[in-house]
Amino acid sequence: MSTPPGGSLRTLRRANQEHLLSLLLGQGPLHRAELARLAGVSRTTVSTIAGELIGLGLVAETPAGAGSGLDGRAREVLSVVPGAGVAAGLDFTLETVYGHLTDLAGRPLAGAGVTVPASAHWRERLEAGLALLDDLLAGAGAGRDGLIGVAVGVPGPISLATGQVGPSLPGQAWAGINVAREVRSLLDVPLFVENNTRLEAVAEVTHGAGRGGPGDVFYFGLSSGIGTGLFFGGDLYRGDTGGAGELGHVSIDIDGPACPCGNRGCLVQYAGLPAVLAALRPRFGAGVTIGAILTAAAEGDRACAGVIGDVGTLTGRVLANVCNLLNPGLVIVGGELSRAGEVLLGPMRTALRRYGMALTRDVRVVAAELDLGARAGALGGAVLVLRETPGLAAALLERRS
Amino acid sequence: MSTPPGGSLRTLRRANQEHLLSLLLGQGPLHRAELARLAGVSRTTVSTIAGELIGLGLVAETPAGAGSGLDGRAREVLSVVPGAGVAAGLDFTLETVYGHLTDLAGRPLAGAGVTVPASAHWRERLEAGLALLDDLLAGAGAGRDGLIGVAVGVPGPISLATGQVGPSLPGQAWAGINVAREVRSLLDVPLFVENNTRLEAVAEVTHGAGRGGPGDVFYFGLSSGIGTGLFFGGDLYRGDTGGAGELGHVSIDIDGPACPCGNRGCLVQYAGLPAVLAALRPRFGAGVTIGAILTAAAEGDRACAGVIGDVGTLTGRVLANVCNLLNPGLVIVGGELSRAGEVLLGPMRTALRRYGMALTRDVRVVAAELDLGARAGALGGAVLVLRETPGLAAALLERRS
DNA sequence: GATTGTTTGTCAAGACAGTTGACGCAGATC
DNA sequence: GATCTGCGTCAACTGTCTTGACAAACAATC
Repeated sequence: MSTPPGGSLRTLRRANQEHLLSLLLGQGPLHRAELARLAGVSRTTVSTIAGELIGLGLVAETPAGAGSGLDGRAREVLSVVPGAGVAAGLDFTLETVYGHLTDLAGRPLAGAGVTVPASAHWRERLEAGLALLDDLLAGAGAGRDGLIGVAVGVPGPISLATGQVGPSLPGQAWAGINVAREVRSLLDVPLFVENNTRLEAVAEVTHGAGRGGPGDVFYFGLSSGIGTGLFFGGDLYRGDTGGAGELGHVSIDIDGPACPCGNRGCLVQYAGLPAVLAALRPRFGAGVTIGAILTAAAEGDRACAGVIGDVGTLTGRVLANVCNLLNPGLVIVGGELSRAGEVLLGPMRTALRRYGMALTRDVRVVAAELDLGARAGALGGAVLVLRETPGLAAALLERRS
Repeated sequence: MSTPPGGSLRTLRRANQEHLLSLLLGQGPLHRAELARLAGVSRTTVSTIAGELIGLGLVAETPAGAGSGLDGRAREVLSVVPGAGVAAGLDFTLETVYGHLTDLAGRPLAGAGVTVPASAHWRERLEAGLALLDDLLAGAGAGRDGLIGVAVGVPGPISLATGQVGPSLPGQAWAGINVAREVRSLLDVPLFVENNTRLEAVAEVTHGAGRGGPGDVFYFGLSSGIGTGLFFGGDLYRGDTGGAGELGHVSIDIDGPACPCGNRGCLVQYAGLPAVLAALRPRFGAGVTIGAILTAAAEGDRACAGVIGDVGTLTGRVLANVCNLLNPGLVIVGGELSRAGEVLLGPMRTALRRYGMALTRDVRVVAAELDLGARAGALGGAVLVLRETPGLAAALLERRS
């Protein structure tokens, strides 16, 4: 309804500036003639505007890529100046803060993580995160003024209405805090706040198993909690109040054990990491870790494979319902448990085929690909900034007014 | 990413034409000065373009609305010519074809239905529908050349990949048919094909319980089958291959009775109309109808209220899972069963509050409002044409070249 | 090595679209 | 009746893009 206006002549020039800049952002380096063809504009106009963009310091010209075997005069390649803007993601997990930077094209620039004791106050965690961000920026030769935006990931759902973080069972450090307001008081750049799982999902969709794939994607994050990321038509979906994607507390057994959430027989009580650990503690002892279990499963340990397979069957049944309802083009299984690979995915696919409807049975189910440790979330944050900053090209032009 | 281009000067004129026309379409009659303010363009430009649009026969000028108590010269009101375009919906249900027309602003113009025996061949149904469409057009003083598009509703899911209608248990008349191709061979206008439930959902969202409401809406259609309509950010969502919204075959009891779909204990086996009828047949006899049951329930019959209440509890539990996952801002309960009102909705809300998570517990759950008999689907079709015809203003300009 | 063909990037002239400022007009207010 | 306010239109001006022409740069061919 609120369609982009045609507007005045000054608007037209600005629109063309934005259009050419966003083509350079999206399609990478291009020469003037190609740019003219893509934009549906004459080469002369491109020349004029390219001159303006170069003058603003947003675009740079690489003298020539000669000897490329093509007829004609060598093309002079235009590209967005990498330092013209940096996007950042900060992902706060239980004990660690990860940070990641990308350039304007979404290429990773730098990433790192620092440990903060789980007992630390949220304010301390926040300061550690911002210190990390400044370190990364310094390392990349940029400052806060080069930041085009920051996305922050925290555990737990975030209410779009109040901005507060809702309760999340492990890691209550952020519960009730208005993260957006707190960060804004310390850092004056465009800001996004999401839960960890959604940021991981964004990273997987753009840089991992979902890159180049369909726009309707279901990301299934299996870790301590069970969260998901929903993409419809290529866009991250948050729900009316920001609560979309909670699948851990779907009840799969109405007579099951009581869950702290108030429901009974929740999926997470059977398929969350604590449940997996508890099931294998009799065999491996109290100190068993998820890493050890995954290793054992990979080496053929029957008990481990059995427990993980059961999780696959259970989650696969839920996945069948999700696919019936949403009919995604791709399912990406992420989270720590996804490193079990086929031991988990095999039974999950079997259950999906068994319980899903015909039209949705062909959906591809793949494991997450990114192996940045848990840094994926931070990378996803930076990517989210690039994807969701309204009119990135416009914002860049605005700064250099 | 594929943002609208700035483009050339000719493009700019066209963009401004489209912009002004879509403002008139969306905001109703406006005078030139107001239009100029809304579009961010000078009054002179509006005058010029308005002249062109009037010349094309798309816009008409109402001499004056004088004596309105306002200072200054009387404004001359511009509005889209009603006859400049008509949108149509045809909804094919088991025994009836409904048709509806709206003008370009979405205002209903005319609607009607004709009965076609359930045993009739799909081609016969199609011809009856097109005859109905021509009748409606003639009654509205238009012809097929005034049609800007038609949306056709059929029972069963439609594959975006093949265009074929999938199997739907009641009413196999369309199974395997490529409805889009068949209609196109008889009628040369832009065409949409959807399942009945989605069209009803569109009507409810724009003209019924959802008008003016949030953009994330879950429409829960309870009839013979159980279908849904999903709206994310105001847009109808179809899924990767068109199969989104199938909720009837969610399994709610893994050990339940076998369902023709291949699964066990499907929701529709407990909450579909046939199940409701079967449950009450011992009390009311073999010839019992859904109308009789609804009447009895409204008059306080315990057995009817009990059975319908059970359906509410069951569907409410499923709804809780859906709301956890999708966090809609509004749930509209439609379908024949929704006419039971609070007898159904009360238990449904109770189950939702009981089994849903905190963030999604506040969602409003309301009954569908439109009481056009089953004509809602046809109206929804016409509305769908208006909403989804890409660049309606552009298309209108294109025709009058 | 010179010639030909092709594509690029730029320049000058022209066409086109929108704005500015001024004017006449139509109603309300004093 | 005089004045004020806002609407719609005309003429002159400004800004933006395009067209057609040209030099530059590279590959292929004679």
